[in-house]
Amino acid sequence: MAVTLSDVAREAGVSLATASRAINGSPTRTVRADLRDRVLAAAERLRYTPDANAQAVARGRTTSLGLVVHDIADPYFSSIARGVTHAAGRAGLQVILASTEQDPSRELEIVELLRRQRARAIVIAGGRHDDADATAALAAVLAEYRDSGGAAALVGQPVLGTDTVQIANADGARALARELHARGYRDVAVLAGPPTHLTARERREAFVDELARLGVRVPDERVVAGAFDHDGGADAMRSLLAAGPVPELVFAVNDVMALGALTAVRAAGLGVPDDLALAGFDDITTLRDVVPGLTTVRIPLEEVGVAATELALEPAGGAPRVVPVETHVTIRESTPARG
Amino acid sequence: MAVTLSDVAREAGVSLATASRAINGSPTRTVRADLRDRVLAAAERLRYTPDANAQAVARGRTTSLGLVVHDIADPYFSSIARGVTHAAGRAGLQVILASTEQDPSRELEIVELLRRQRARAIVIAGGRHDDADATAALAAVLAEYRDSGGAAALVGQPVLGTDTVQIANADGARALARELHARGYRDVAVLAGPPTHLTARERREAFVDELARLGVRVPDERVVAGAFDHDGGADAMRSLLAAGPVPELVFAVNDVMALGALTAVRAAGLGVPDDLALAGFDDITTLRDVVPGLTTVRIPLEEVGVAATELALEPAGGAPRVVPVETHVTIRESTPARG
DNA sequence: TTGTATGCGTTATCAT
DNA sequence: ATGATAACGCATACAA
Repeated sequence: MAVTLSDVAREAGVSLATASRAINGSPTRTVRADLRDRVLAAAERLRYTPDANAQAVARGRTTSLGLVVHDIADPYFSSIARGVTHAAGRAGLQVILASTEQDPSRELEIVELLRRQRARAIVIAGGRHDDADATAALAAVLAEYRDSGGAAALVGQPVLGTDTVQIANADGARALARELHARGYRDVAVLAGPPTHLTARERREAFVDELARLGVRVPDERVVAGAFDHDGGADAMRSLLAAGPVPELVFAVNDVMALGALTAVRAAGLGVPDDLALAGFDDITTLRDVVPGLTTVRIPLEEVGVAATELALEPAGGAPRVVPVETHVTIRESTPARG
Repeated sequence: MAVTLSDVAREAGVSLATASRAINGSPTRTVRADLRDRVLAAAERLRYTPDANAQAVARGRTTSLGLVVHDIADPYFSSIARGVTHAAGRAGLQVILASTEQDPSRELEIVELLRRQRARAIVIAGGRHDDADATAALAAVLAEYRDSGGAAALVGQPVLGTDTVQIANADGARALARELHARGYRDVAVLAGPPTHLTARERREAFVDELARLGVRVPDERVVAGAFDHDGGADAMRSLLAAGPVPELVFAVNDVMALGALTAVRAAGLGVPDDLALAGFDDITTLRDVVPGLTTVRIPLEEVGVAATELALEPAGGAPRVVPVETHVTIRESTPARG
């Protein structure tokens, strides 16, 4: 069924070695022009395609890179994935896409899986949790992966002894808090995401802390935990509305949660920004043009994907490297200045 | 560096063959319990991981499935990708994600690439163009791929002699036209996408045709071509606004284009739905909660991804199979009934 | 420069 | 049930 290099060699009347050199151009050896042409012609005639798996076995390295996300349909991850596929393509690598489907514990199996595939590098896009056991376990698996010749890069917090692209979550949240305070908001609530989620926590803490510094206190009961996704935002907003008066401003720690919050707001018969203001984080592209625009903190997600890929692919030095990524507050209609 | 099965066999004091059978459980042979335990223990001790590439070579088949999209950051594709990764995972397959980065001609190279990888199956999510040469070329490559043992499934139009998940674009567009007509719209424009894009064309033709059947004619100059993406929608809307009076209703042939159109509308100092109504197609999840909600035609994109994957994985019979997928009109605030 | 032979890590065939 | 040993498809050290 499948035509092999031997077939090509026979068809061209050369040895297997020559056929191999002619087609893949050995780094050291060179092949006489006429023979090379004959081999190439034979390959074309037989519609030969090299077997990447066999090449991987013979060469001792593959051309694939693993990408692990929590949910590829989440705009945050799909934007990062865009950057990763782009950078990987430039490096001549295939991307193996693996999704935890929102279950962080699956990261372990996935890394093992990618190790079986002998992926050259792994980019882990999902944020860490404050869970010493899970972190240690993943760090251990990644260390093994590195020992076996792989390279890994993380998007998020440098807690795994691995090269990391670190997003300026705290800076962004602080800047956002200042901007919103300047626009007159004083009665503020936060949809905080999971208490252990490091990214969620960074954003929440920095936001609340900066407001405090400005003299605005966010009561504990106004900080509502929940999942880091759409439904988490909706649930949190619902319980917030059920628990007390409508706040002037609600900060959701990511845009997708803000979107879920919007659903809950509308279901309660309220509107943004008329009844309350709303802000998110990430600046996912799909939301940039909606009416009213969502105030948020922009992260250059595609660049983050590129940076993480390049980081994983660059020869690693000694200590884990950290590549910082700036964020940028983007004020839109969802948070008008308060008269 | 890497620990191999031979290492495990030696460590366990058994032959290579026994180690292989113990670890991967040969379909026919069985291994005595105590030996199996010894092998497994040795493997665990040495932190052995099977080399998937070597297995692929020896077994003659891989555990990977190729997914080709135009842009993974596009919600349409990322939702399909979600379904594909899910279904592939259930089947024990890795997903190799490949993006044309909006260049349909790259599909050819990508299929070749996936063929090199000996991917078990390929799911092509991007829509076809009315381009006989390109279609024939891709069909030829896919035929070769099939001949070499691969299976392929398409999302879109069954024009490649390949199993296809066919979305009811025409039905959806017709139903949308009826609904909007019933709500009083008579002065209608269409952001049509690329003239050769089959999906775009199906939606446009069915929409315009159904309106005609209802006695509403959409003038040719009110049908504006453009790219099938965000910027295409924005450009088309801009030229539409520049060319003549503001229409009552604009139908963009997909949601992302509608989003681009929204940008242009706002830039022109107008608003939806106050100054004009707007409808899209796809019902991408991110847009479901925005204010005002976008009227659209829902496609169960994740299910489409699952269906395409299962289709590719099911043993193919004779004639190319076609799996139909229904669409569902979803009216939201962007197209209020006209007083 | 070309060919021969060996090795890559695994599975599968064949004796035992 | 177990163990040599030959594939699998390709790359490469070595010899010619």
